Amino acid sequence: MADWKDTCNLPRTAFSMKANLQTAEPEAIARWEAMDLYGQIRQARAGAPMYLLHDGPPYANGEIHIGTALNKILKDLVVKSHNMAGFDAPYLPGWDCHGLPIELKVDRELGPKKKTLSTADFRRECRAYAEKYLDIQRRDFKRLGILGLWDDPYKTMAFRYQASIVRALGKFVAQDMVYKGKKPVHWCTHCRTALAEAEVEYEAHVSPSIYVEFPLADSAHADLAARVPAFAGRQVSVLIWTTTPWTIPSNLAVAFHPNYVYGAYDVNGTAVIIARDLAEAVASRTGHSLGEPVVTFEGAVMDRLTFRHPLYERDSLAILADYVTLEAGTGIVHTAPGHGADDYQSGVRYGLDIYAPLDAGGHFNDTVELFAGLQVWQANPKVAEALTARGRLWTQEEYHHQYPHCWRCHHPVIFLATAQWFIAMESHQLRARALEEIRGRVRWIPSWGQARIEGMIANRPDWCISRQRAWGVPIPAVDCTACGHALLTAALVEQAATVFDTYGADAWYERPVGEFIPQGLACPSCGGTHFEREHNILDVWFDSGSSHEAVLPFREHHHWPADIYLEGSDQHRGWFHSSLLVGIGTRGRAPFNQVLTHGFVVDEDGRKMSKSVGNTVAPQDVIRQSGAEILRLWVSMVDYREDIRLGKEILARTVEAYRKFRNVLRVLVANLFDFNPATDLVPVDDMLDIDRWALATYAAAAERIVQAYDDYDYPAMYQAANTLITTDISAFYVDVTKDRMYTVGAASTARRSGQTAMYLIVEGLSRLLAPILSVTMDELWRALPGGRLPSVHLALFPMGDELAPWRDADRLARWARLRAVRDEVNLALEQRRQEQLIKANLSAQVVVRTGGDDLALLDAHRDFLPTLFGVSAVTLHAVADGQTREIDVQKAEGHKCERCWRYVPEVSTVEATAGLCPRCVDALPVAGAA
RNA sequence: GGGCCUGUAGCUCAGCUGGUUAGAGCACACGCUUGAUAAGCGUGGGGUCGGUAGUUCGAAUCUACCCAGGCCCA
Repeated sequence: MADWKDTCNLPRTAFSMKANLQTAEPEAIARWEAMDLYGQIRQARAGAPMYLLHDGPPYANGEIHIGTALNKILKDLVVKSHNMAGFDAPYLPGWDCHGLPIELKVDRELGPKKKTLSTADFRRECRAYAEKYLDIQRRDFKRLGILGLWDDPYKTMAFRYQASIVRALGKFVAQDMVYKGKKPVHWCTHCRTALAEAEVEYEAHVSPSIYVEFPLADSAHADLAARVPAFAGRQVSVLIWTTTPWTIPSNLAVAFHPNYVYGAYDVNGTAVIIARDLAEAVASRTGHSLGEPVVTFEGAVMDRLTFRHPLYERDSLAILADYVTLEAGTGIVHTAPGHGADDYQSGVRYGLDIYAPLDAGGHFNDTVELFAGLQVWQANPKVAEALTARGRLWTQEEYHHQYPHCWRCHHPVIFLATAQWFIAMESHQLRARALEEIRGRVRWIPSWGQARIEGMIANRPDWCISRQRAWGVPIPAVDCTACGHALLTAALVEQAATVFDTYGADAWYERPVGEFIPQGLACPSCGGTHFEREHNILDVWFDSGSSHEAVLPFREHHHWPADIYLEGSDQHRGWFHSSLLVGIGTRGRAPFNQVLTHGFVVDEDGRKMSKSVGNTVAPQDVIRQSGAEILRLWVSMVDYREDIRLGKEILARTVEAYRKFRNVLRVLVANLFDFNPATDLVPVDDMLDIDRWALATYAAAAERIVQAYDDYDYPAMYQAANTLITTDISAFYVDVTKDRMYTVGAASTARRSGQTAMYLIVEGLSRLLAPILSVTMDELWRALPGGRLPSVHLALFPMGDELAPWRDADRLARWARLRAVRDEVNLALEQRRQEQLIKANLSAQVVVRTGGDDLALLDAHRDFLPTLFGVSAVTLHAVADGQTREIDVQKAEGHKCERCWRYVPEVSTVEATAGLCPRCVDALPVAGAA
């Protein structure tokens, strides 16, 4: 028997079923690079409306992790989809290069050799380190399929960028928004240096803890009696507890919690104030019996009363603070603004001196009575002695706790207020204007981003911009050698910026100080004209927060402000925050119109990923095992606004989804192997009904997809694509159409009609999915028949006029009814199959009894019904209108056509075509084929 | 402890301003197909909508509290 299979138009294509992404991806990326695809896109979109996503710079340290990958892929989706929507949407990647983490790594790598290096040499090592990791990260970002100007990214350590940072600072200086003040930092008295949080290690430590009594100032008695009459005529004092006795000489305040209840306890005729809930514990620890309180009151009533210092002839102010807890102590916190973070905040709020009378080695200076010259650790017992001598010490005991130690020398560290540079939040209404921009100008996506950053800006203290570090951009301030006065002027800043333009910021450490001093500079304090430079660098948040100043005005295809910033939600505190403040300072407005945030990647149980728990997923592993396309598809299907789960099963599901997409698209191209769109396209009016339905369905989905891209709603775009591809095209359209595609005459209008629909759909889908499956769609693009642009990424989305001819709501509605009948028939067929009456659908015939509109609809499609149901024959029977539809399934009658497998009443008996149905006889190639 | 946010089938997501038996795809089971074949089609099972208490004629949808989790602070 002849093998009729060879006479069928079976699908064939070079677009393989197996993706082989591990090799296909690097090949595609290499091809894009060779053809300068990114540059071609820029050229193609030149003159189009701009859409600028400004890249938040990742830190040039370590390998990329899954969170970085998520962020970059999302950016790529935004950028690619805007380019395909017709915008000129460039992508200029950037890197954050300065800062402590790199310094620490380089420090560790250098080991003892570091001591022999000058600051400038050390900075060169840091630069090389940053450059190395920038390369590693760039390689991985490119491997993810992200298109951008990889050859010329922005770097915060570039000379011109460094100069821009300083110029941005200059704008603040020129407006008098920068001042020098004091702030406590971790300080190692042994190494005589400030320590960053990352350089502090918590270790077990035993501190001497003391309970100290502060008497009420005589002048405050009347005031207190007015507030709490029960105190009238009494001796009053307050009891505090501290584990750092040496800070008592620096005490300037005692802090109450505004809402806690405090009690006054009679102790030898004095009313001693202690938090009520702690009185019992205090009594047992100090051995003083306290009994019932004389009176109780809320902490708020104590605000701004004055107490007396327990050792010195000065006041200690009663203040309110909500960091006061009832976990230990007395519920009243000894406050030394120069020696604690909380204390400092309170000090600023209450206008207290940031008092820290110590030298770098931790010795009290000469102004400190009783303890001058003593080192803080030696002072601890002396303070206790002095307090005891004055009858102010209730008791002392050892206290075991975790205490910060220097990571280097492992000595305990102290908090010490040192001179720092600040940007004043209230100067030129910086805070108010920032809040105005947040509320009025910027679009926050999702909308709660506004509340989040608003709260932070509203409550933040002045911005401390100086760091005592080496790897960063120096604050070009100088000190008068005569009187020590610190100067930071607009002229100084501009002078430094000019030097940095040419030599980079290293110049601050290498070139003569004279090059940085503008002509005619004189100390405003003493008139001196000799200066030495300071060695503070800028907070790295100022570096990255200046990116809009350093990048947007200078790069091609860029403009200020950016249309969008897109980062993780932690950046409300970070880059969004610093960029906004810098923007207000330099140009009086936010540097972005929209801010889009995404959540964090967590494991399959919703828990944070951490190396120690071992639940991390490395993007490099996913790429190796499945391909970057899988990661991209995953990003597109999840709701990135909240926590995003990732793990084994999710990846497996994503791989399945990828395969499904690929196979369906494959069958569409595979049916086009003999189709030439230039000559074979069938005009829409000549197309078959179902083919026109397919186009209408595609057009509706395409519109939803384009809209979803515009809304940054990638899950919606994925769902729309998924439903179209799996349900409409694969399970329905292709299934119902394939008999025609395979068995009808190759060049017949019927087949060309189907090919026309398939061609238009697969060509459109390759564009619609290109932002997500960038490599796969480009590969598909190249497998399509006909001439086209060299890459799908140069194309535009199917939009507007292109889709207009296919839109057809009436047809969609009519076919929805037909498909409902088909669903019912499938149910009946399945039942019969279970009963083993039939096997394949073609071995069945169907009888439908129905009436009314239903009958009219089916009757109008009478000839198409066998195809619709996939069976060999369908008989319609009219019943009274209103009666439920009945479907009866029977074994098909007649003979099975050996070519198309349908059962037909009669098959050919002519020798050359024996066993074929008339349709197949007609379809056979006229001569010589097969 | 505070600010912001999240919790719908095994997985990823729909479910509009509260209103018929909570949906889709994948996964799973069973069957069919072997002319999309390391594919395709069909049918089916599976959810106390995190929990509790309220508001309401009626709540996945509103309120309060609780639990679990995330980011940022302290």
